[in-house]
Amino acid sequence: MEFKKYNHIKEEKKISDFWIKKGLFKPKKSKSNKKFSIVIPPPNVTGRLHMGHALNNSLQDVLVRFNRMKGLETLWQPGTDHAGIATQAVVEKNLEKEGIKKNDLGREKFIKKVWEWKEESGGIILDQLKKLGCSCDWSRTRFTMDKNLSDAVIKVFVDLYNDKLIYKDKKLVNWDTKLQTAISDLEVIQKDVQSQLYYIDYQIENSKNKITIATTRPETMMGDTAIAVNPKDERYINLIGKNAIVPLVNRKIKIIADRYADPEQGSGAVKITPAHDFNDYEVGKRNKLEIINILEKNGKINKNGIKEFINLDRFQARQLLVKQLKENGSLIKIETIKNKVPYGDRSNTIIEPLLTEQWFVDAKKLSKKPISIVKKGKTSFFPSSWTKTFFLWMKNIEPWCISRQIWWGHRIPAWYDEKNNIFVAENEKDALILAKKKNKNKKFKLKQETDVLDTWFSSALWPFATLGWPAKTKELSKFYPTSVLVTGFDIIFFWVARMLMMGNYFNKHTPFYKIYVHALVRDEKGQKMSKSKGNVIDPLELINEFGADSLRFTLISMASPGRDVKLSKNRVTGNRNFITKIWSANNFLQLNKCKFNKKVNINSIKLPINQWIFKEFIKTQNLVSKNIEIFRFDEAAKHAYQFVWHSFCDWYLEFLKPIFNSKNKSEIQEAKIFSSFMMANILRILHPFIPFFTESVWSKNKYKEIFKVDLISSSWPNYKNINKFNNYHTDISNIIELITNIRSTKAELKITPKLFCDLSFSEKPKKIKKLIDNHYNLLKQVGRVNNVVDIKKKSQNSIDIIVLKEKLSLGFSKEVDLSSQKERILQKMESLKKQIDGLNNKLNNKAYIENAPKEIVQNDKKLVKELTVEDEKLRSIVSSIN
RNA sequence: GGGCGUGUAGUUCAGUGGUAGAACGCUACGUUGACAUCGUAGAGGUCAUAAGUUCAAUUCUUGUCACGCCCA
Repeated sequence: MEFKKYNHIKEEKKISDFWIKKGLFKPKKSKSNKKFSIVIPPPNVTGRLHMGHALNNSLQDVLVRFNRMKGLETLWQPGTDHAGIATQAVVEKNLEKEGIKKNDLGREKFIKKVWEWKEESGGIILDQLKKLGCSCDWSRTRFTMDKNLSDAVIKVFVDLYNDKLIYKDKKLVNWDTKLQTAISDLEVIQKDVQSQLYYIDYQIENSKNKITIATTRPETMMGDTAIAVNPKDERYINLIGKNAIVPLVNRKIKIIADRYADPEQGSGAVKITPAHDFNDYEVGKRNKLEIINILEKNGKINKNGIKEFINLDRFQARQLLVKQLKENGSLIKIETIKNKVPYGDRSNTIIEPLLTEQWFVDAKKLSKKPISIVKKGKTSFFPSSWTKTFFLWMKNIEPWCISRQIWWGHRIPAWYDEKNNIFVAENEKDALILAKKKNKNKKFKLKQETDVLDTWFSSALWPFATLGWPAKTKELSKFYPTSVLVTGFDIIFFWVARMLMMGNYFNKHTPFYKIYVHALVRDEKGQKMSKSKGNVIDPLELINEFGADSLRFTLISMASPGRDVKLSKNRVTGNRNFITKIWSANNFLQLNKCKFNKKVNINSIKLPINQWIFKEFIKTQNLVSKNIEIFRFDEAAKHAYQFVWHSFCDWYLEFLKPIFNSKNKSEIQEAKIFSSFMMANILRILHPFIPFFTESVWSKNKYKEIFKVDLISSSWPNYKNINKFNNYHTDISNIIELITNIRSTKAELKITPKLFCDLSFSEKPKKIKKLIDNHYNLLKQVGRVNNVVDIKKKSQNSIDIIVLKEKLSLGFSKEVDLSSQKERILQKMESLKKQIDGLNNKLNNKAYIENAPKEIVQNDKKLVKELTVEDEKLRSIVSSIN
């Protein structure tokens, strides 16, 4: 009989629709009153599923399905974030294709366009997550720009402002000249590049002497307001206090002493441009220097620059300036050096420090509570090594620049009157009340701040805002704090730290008890996947080709802590094969009409192989549970795989065959029922890993009718050990060892495994005789054994082997050549001798006997004895050959 | 420069103070009523390197080398 192949495309769609339609992802009240909750790291609304998402969400789904099956009231809260800059860029680009410019539309109309885009194609990634099998409560999907989330953002802003944790300030910030907005420190990437280091002479006023400075950004000379030398640098001591003339600019600037100047670096003298360098800004503050900003917001030279440079881009200006310095002899030399240059992570353009007014969060104050929370272990990282990274960053945290000069996002709830007084309130009406007080009946007009908030500002509220905060909702009290946050290490600072700040400030409790940090997914050579390298593997393609289950199982089983996942297609193929293997095993059961019957008492099963497999299953069930609980998903998957393929398929199903072929009706009956019961349990423990396939087989096998529940809602296996099964469990393990020995002996002798052999005992029959008698039926078929014959009648052509510490004789027909086995055994004896000698050496060592734990010594002694016996037996076997 | 992590079979990775494990790959052979997307058997390792602690180190400590990441 031929079975159809498992059709993952058809089944996954069907199952997914079924789960969602039936609302099976929604939290279900539990008897125990225990809860489990996770908030999804919200993907960008512009996002498309990549391998990182696939890994991240597969892991979350394992946890969610596992805990749901364990009977906890489980919520996986989904949603997306509005990705301010990225989304604005996408929509802008789309409009440009139609020849429409953002500025021509105006703010309001543009925002409308963004919403239109969002409605149309903003949900794609969520559909992709559904394809992956994610069991989020989709009915609760949230978006960071939703009304209630926006309300939360406004409230948080106003509260923090009133608590003096948000303030407006004029500071040097990271300015993106392409996007024309400020960005936070974290959004700046320091890239290694080759740069030119220019050595430039500045004339000393009223002197023939010159002072040489070195810079990689000569154009900033136009904003120089000092030259700094180290106070201890003797070369320059006599110049301190004098003036130097900036070449071409012809401005007089002071030569000052400041510790920032490093005598070892360059010439030891540095030009100071407070408006265009973070370090220089500090020097400027210390020395009360003038600040001259020479750049427009688009990176062009402004009216503070040299006349003929005005309106040139900063890089053009650099070229021209260098040319002119060369001509007038101020340029001494040019060196090529390696240095770091800041780039914007979104725009990939060079970031300019720029003096602007921005809004800041006092992150330092907000970081105090999270630091103590993590210290106390109320929130803990896994792997724990991330704790250190977290502290390092949190303890050196800088003010967080939260304002962005873009349109798409949460507009800052601040209003200004004509005198630029600031009124922060939840709405214009409240701002007006504040303004009236301040302006005392005088006439005034209010204008709202045009800046919007950093996207991460709203993401920081995700764990409680999605649950309805600031309203005191049922969900909030039930599911906050969330059980665990699953995320990549790359956003520990961006997101995790900020959630901890906001969560702990606005709630009594920390937002999550545990943080599971997973690694990056790389290609099979360990390289980061990137479009430019062309080594990106699209998860959706893999899902199409192999099924979501195969991809999930692969990612999950490769997620070992602290290591990157190196994904290759071969792995996915291997795990697809695993699923096929279960499929065909299930077909075998179907073929034999194996069907579970609830009336049967599992505790009273009699068949040795059933007792054996049950015990093996219990071991596995415990290992899988334990490992999921400690986030060892790789180990959990490995144990499940090992059990299903090797214990269940390789041995148990093979042992079923002789029983099905027998005439013992009660045994056949028990085998049919129990094997089906085992299959149901296999589906259960595999469900968190490969949910579609398992649910599909569950329904195909009609377990749904027997257990009256869909697999996703069924209970996690938690069987207790049954001691009376121990004896048969050992028996079957021994039978397996015996069969394996017979098989390898045949293979070593180059005897085709199809050949049957006789068994006989050349020694007094002991345990092994009894074992063989008891399980002859299994041995006969699976081990391909003919008869157990009396030693006197044993075949002339026979070979002795040692199994389970006893000697056993395998008899073959005359033609079979057994002499080759001699070499084999001699080899074995040699390695045995090495082992025995090694152990004896140890045991002759007084210090060892005295210091080592007794059990270890005992064990070694026992081992020597056993090995010696085996050695003797092998010796006698060798002498019997020829 | 500071910090973190990793070096174990051909490859990807588990693991442990007391006889080295898995998966994939490889080699040989196929018992035809679950499965060739398979079965059976097998080969393959100075556990990066040096020193120290210990009766005993792949495991603990320190140094070195290599690779990766983060921060400045």
